[in-house]
Amino acid sequence: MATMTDESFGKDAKTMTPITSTKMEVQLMTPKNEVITKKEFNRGAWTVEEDRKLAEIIEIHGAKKWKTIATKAGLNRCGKSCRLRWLNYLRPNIKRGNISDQEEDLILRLHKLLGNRWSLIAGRLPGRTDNEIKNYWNSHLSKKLNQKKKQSGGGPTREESMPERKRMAQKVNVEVREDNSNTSTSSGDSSNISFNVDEFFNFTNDQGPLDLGWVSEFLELDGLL
DNA sequence: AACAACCTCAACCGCATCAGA
DNA sequence: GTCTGATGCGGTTGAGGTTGT
Repeated sequence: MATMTDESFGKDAKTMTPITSTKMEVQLMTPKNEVITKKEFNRGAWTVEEDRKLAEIIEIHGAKKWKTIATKAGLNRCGKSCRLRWLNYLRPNIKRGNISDQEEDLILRLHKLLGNRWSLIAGRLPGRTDNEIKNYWNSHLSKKLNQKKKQSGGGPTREESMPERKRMAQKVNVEVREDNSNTSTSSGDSSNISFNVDEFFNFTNDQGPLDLGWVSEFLELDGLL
C-alpha cells in the first residue's frame, strides 16, 4: 500500500474517495480502486511550541532539507510549511512593524521596474519578506495606484494588460532599451543597453540597509523617476 | 450592543525549476 | 536523457481583527 504526504499528493486527491481517517492518516480509494494512505499534517496557525522546536532544529541542522527538519523537529508539519514559517517569521533579522515611507517608495519603484517579482523586491528591503511585501502591495499600494490612475484617467498600459505569466517570461530576459539622451521613457529604442535582470538584481554581495543610490541611478537612467 | 462589511496577514496551494540519482 | 524529490515563487484563501452603521 502506498503512503503519500501532502507534499506529494497534489490535485489527484480530489478524485479519491475517503475510506478511513485518523488524526495522522487518511485512507483513500483511487479511481482505480487502489487503497492509499495519506499522511495528514497539521495545518493552520503555528503554536509557540512548534516555533521553538523548529528554531531549535534549524539551529542544529541549518535551514535546508526541510522534509528532514520537519521530521527531526517532531512536528506534524510538511517541509514546505516549515520552510515558510522560518522564512516569513522565525528567521533572524526579520523586521516587523510598519513599512516606512522610504521602504514604500522603494517598493513602488521596484514594482514599476520588476512587476510582481516579490522575492527580488524583498531582496532590496533588508528584513522584509516577499510575503510581507506582496501583502502590503495587495492591501495598500495597489489601491493607492488605482486611485492615482483614476485621477489621471489612465487606462492599463500594454504591459499591464498582458497576462502575468507572459509578462514574467518577458521580464526574465528583459532588455532595457533607451534612446541616446538617457532622459526618455520606454518610447526610446534607437540604442540598446542590454542586461540580465537576474544578474542585475543579484544582491548576494550587497551590503548596507536601504542603499538607494543604485536604484535611483538606474531609475533615472530609465526615466522612471 | 449587535451585526455587517471591510481589511490585514499568516498560511496554503499549485506550478516551475533545479539538482541529484 | 529521464525521473524524482526538494525547493522557490507568486497567487489565493480564510481567520481574526477593525471599523462603520
